[in-house]
Amino acid sequence: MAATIRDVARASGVHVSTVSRTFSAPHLVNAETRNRVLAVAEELGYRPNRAARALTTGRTHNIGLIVADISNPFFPPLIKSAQAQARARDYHVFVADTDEDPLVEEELIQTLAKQVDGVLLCSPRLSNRVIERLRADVPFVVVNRRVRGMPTILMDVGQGARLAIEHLMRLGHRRIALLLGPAGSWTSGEMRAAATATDGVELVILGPNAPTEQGGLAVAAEVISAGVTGVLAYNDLVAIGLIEGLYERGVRVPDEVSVVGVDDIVPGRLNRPKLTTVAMPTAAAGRMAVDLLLQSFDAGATPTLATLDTSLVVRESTGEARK
Amino acid sequence: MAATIRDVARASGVHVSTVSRTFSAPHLVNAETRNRVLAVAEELGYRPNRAARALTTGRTHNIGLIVADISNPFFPPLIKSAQAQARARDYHVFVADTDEDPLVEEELIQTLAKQVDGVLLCSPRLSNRVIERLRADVPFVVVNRRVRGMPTILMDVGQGARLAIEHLMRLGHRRIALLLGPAGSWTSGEMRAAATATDGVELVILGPNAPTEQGGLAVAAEVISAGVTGVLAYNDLVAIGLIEGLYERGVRVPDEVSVVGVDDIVPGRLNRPKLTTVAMPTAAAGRMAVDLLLQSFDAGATPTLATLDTSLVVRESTGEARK
DNA sequence: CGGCATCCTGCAACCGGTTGCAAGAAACAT
DNA sequence: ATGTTTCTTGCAACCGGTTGCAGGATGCCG
Repeated sequence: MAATIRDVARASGVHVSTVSRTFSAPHLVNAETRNRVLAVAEELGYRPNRAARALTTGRTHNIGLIVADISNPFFPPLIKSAQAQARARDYHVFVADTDEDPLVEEELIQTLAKQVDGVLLCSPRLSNRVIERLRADVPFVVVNRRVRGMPTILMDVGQGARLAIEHLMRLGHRRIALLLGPAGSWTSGEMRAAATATDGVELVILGPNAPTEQGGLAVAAEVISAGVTGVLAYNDLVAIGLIEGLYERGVRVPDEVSVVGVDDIVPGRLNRPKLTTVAMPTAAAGRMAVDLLLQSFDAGATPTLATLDTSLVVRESTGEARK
Repeated sequence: MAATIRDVARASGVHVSTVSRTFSAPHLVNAETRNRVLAVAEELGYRPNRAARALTTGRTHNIGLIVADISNPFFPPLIKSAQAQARARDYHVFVADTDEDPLVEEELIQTLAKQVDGVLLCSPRLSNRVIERLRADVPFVVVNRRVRGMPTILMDVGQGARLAIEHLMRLGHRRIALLLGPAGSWTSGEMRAAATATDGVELVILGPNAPTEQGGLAVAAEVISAGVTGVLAYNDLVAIGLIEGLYERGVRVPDEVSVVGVDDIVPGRLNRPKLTTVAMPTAAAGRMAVDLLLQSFDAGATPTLATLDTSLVVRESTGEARK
C-alpha cells in the first residue's frame, strides 16, 4: 500500500497538518521541520493523493478534452498544443473520444465533471441546449461551435470557405459543389452560409456526409453527375476520399475537377496530388482554449469569444477550370 | 453548487447511508424508500461524486492509456477499441500523450496513479527498470514491450519482419535496408533481431530514425547511396516519408526500389503507391489490454503474456527487383 | 405466546487529504 | 517586567462518499 500523509506524520513525529502544509503551503512551516518531513516522505515514497486533495480544495488540476473522433488527424495537433500549454500551467489533460455519439459525449462529460476542473469541448455533437444545461456540472470552453454565454474558440471557417471559393473562381470555376459534413456540425453550417452568400457561383450542395474518407468516396459519383468543375469538401479527409473515388472512376484531379479541403492535416500533405486546403489554426486554438479555461476559473466569469483566422494553402489539387 | 448526498438525505428524510445504498447497493433498501430517494435525487440533479467514492472503495472505474504520440495514426484504432471495451465493462478511459519523452511519461504515470485503477502503457519509452519500479504505484498492462512479471501484449513484429523480408526475397531482392526506429524502442530491436537472423540477404541497417515521415524523408539519401533495391521501414509513416524523399530525388517506387512499412495505418492505404505493409492487430490489442488489466484487478495477480500475430498486406509499393 | 430469522435503517468510523482557529514559544517594543 | 507581534504547530472539523455493526420492526414457525 502506498504511504499516506499519516504514515509520514507518524514517522517524522509531527501532526498530519504539518505534513500537509509542508507540501501545500511550505512557507508556513519551519525550515528544519520541513526538511525532516521531506526526507521522511522521500524515504517512504510518499506522494500526495491528488484525488483526496481535490475533495477539500475543489481543484483537481486536471482538465478534460473531449473530441468526436480521435482518429481524425485534425485533432492531434490541437490535443498536443493543449497538453503542452496545460503542462506549463501545472495542469494535466485527459483526452476522451465520443465516437461521434452525442449520448456518449454527454455521459463522458458527466463522468469527467467531478474529476477535472473544466472541459474543452471540441467540435461537439450535442445540441446547444444540452451543452448549456451541462454547464452547471462543469465549466466549459467550446471549440468550433458558437454557444452563447460560454467561452468559445472559433476558427473562422466561413472566411476560409470564402477564400477557397474565391480561389476556385479565380481559376475560372463557375459551377462548384459544397460537400457538407455531419448533421449536427456547426462548421458545416458556417461553410454553407458563407458559400451561399457568395455571388457569381452556381452552388451544388451535397450531403450530409460522414467526415471521413469513406464519406468522400461515397459521394464521388454524385459529384461527377452534378457536372461541377470545382469542389469544396467539408474537410481534408473527405477531400482525400473524394479524390480517390474520382480517380477510381477515371476522373483526374486537378485536370478535370479541382478539389479544396479544409483543416490542413498531415495526410493531405502526403497525398498525391498534394491537397489544396484551408489551413485551420489548430495549435493556436488548443493553446487559447486552455488559457481561456484556466482564466475562467479565477476571473469573475467573463465569457470570451476568440475567432481565429484561417488561411488558404494552395498545392496541387486545384488548377484552371476546363473550358 | 452541485447537490451532495447529504442534500438528498435531508430532502428525502433519510440518513445519508440510505442514500448511499440506494445507489451502490439498491437491493439493501426498501423499494418504496428507494423510489422516494431516487425521485428526490433526480429533482436535485444529484450524481454520485466518483472521486469521493473512489476514496473509500479504492476503485475509480477509470483506466489510463498512455501513448508516445497521439498524432501517430497507429494509436487511434487501439485507443478506440480499448475505449469501447472499457465502456462495455463500465470503465472510462483517459488518454494521455507523452510526446515521446520518458520524463513526461513517468510524471504522467505518477499523476494518473491515484486517479485510475490501472494503466495501459503503449510502446513505452521508459526503461524496464523504471517501469518495474512504478508498478508499485499502479497496476500496468504493457503493450509492445516485454517486461518480465507484468501482463503484456505483444504484436509479433519479429514474425512480421520475417514475412516482409521473405516477401522481398521472393520478388528477387537480395540487398535490403532496414530502417530502425527510435533508440528506446523494443519493436525496433525485435525487427533488427529477426532481420539479422534471416539467411541469404545482405542487410544494411540504417538508424535510429524518428518514427515519423520526417524520419523517412531524412534517411532517403542514405537509402539511395546504400544501393539497396528493397527497404523495410520501422513503420508506415517512415515508409511514406521515405517514398516521398525517394520521389523527390527521382527514384521511383516500386519500379526502382520496393518499400515495406509496418502498422497498416490509414494514410498508407491512401498513399500513392498504396503501401505494402505488415498489418498490426491493433484493435485486438486494445481489447485484450483492457481485459488483461481488469482481470489483473480481481484475480490473484497472474501476469499473462499475449502474443498476437501480424500479417502481410501486399499493395503497390513492392515489385520485382531490377536486375 | 415466545423464539428466531429477515429486512431495513441509522450510527459512527473511515478513506486521504486541507484549513480556520487557538495556543505556546520566541522575538521585539516600550 | 509587561504587552504585542510573529512563527510554528496541533486540534478538530470538513470535503462526499462507503460500510461494519447494531437495533427496531416485521413475519414466520412451533
